[in-house]
Amino acid sequence: MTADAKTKTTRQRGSWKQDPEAVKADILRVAREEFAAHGLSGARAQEIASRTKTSKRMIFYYFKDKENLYREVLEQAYRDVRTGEKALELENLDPVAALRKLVAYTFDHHRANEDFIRLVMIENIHRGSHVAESDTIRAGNSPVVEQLKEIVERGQQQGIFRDDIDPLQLHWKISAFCFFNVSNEATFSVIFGNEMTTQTGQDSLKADVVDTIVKSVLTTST
Amino acid sequence: MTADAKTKTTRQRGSWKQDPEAVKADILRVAREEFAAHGLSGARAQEIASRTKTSKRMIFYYFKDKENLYREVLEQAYRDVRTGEKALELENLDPVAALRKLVAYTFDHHRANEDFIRLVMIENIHRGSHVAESDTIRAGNSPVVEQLKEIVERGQQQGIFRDDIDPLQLHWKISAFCFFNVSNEATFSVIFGNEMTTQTGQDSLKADVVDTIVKSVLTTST
DNA sequence: GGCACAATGAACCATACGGTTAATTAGGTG
DNA sequence: CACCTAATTAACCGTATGGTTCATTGTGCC
Repeated sequence: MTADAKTKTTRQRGSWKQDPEAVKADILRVAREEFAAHGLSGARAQEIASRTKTSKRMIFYYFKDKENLYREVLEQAYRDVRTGEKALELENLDPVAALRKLVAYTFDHHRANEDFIRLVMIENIHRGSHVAESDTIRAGNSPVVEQLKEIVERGQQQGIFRDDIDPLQLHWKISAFCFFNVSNEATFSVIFGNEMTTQTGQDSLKADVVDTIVKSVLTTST
Repeated sequence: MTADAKTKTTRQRGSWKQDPEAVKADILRVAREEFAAHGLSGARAQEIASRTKTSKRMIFYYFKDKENLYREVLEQAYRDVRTGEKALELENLDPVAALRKLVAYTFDHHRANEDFIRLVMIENIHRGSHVAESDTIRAGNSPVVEQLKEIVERGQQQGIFRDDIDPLQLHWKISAFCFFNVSNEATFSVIFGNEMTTQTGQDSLKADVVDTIVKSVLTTST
C-alpha cells in the first residue's frame, strides 16, 4: 500500500548473494544440455536462462555471446570426458585382455555420455570450426591413442598381433563403432527396429564389437 | 503500347512461364543443400529462396512450412540413396568376394553422398522424429540387409562363415565404419591430424575396414 | 473469348530472438 | 563508513526470420 505507492518508476528489488563461480557453472551446465539437445542455432538463450537460477543478462555478461558460450561448453565437455578416460590400469593385462577391456570400456563410456556425443555430432555439422578454434581442445590429445600404442607394441613383441597395425587407425575403428552406436541410434532403430537398442541387443553388440576389433589385430593363424 | 499505358499504381510485371514441377524440384534441390549445410533450425528460408530461380513465397506455397519442406527433403534424399543402392550383382561372386565388394562399395557410396550423411546426422540430432513420421522412409526398408543375408547364408552353407551371424548386426558394423568416416571427419582430423583424410589414408582405411568386416564373419580356423 | 483456377511476384507483418542499456545492490578495501 | 568495482535485476531494442496478404498473370476448357 504505502510502500507500494512509494515505488516511483523503480520498484523494490529483491536481495541476493553474490556467487559468480556458481552462476557460471550453473549456466554452463544448462547450456550444455540445451546445446546438446537442440544444436547451436536451435538452442535458445531465453530457454537456457529460464532453466538457470540466474537471468539471460548474466549469460551474455559472463560469456559474451551465444557462440562463445557454445565454445566454452564444448571445451568443458572435452575436458570432462578426457578426465574420465584415465586410469584403466591396462598395463598388468596381456595385450588381448587389455584391448578387450579398452574397447568394452569405450563402448560403455560413450553410451554413458550421450550429451558429449551429441555435442560432437553438432560440431561435425559445423565442420569442426569451433573445436578448431579452441587451443585447449586441440592440445589435449586424448591419451587413448597412447594407451593403444602401448598395447599394440606389447602384442607385436609377443608375436600375437600383426606388424602392420596403425594405432591411430585402430582407435578410429573403435571410435567408429562406439560413437555410431549412440549417434545413430535414433534413425537406425526407426528404420531397422529396436532389435539392437534393447539391453540384450546392446550386450550382443558390445561382444561383437570387441571380438571384431580383436580379430582385426591378431595375426592370421596360417 | 496499350498494355504499358494501363500501369496505374501497379507496375508492369515481367512475363513468365509456368512450370510447377521444375520450381518444386529447384526448391527441393537447394533446400537439401541448405539443410545439409546448416541443419533444420540453421537453414534460412530467405537463403534457400535466393539460391532458387523462384521466390520465398513459392516455398511456402508448395511446401506449407519449413518443417514440412525439411521432411520432404529427407524423403527425397532417402529415396535417391536407396535407388542408387541397387544392382551390385553380388550373386555371381563367392561370399567373401561379394562381401568385400559390398563393403567397399558402401564405403565409397557414403563418401560420395556427404549431403545425405549430413541430413541423417541432423535427423539424429532431432532424435529421428521426422523420419519416424515419414511412412515412405520407414516403409522402404533398405535392400542392403537382404543382400547381406543372402551372402551370409551362402557363406554358412560353404562352411566358411560362422553360424552365429546376425545380418542386421553385420549391416550395423559396416554402416558404423562407413558412416563415421564421413560424419566425424571434421572433429577427428582437427584432433588427430589429417593422416586419415588424405587419399592414401582413405585407401588404407578402406582396405582395413573391408578386412576387418570380413574377418569378423569368417570361421576362426582352429 | 472468357471463365475458373493454379501459379507467381511484391510488399508486408508479427514475433521470436540475440544482445544491450541503465539502474541497483553486494562486498571488499582504506 | 565511504567509496569503488563486480555482480545482478528489470526493462528494453533492432533486426532477422518464418510466414502471409493481395493483386496479378498464365493456362486449360467450354
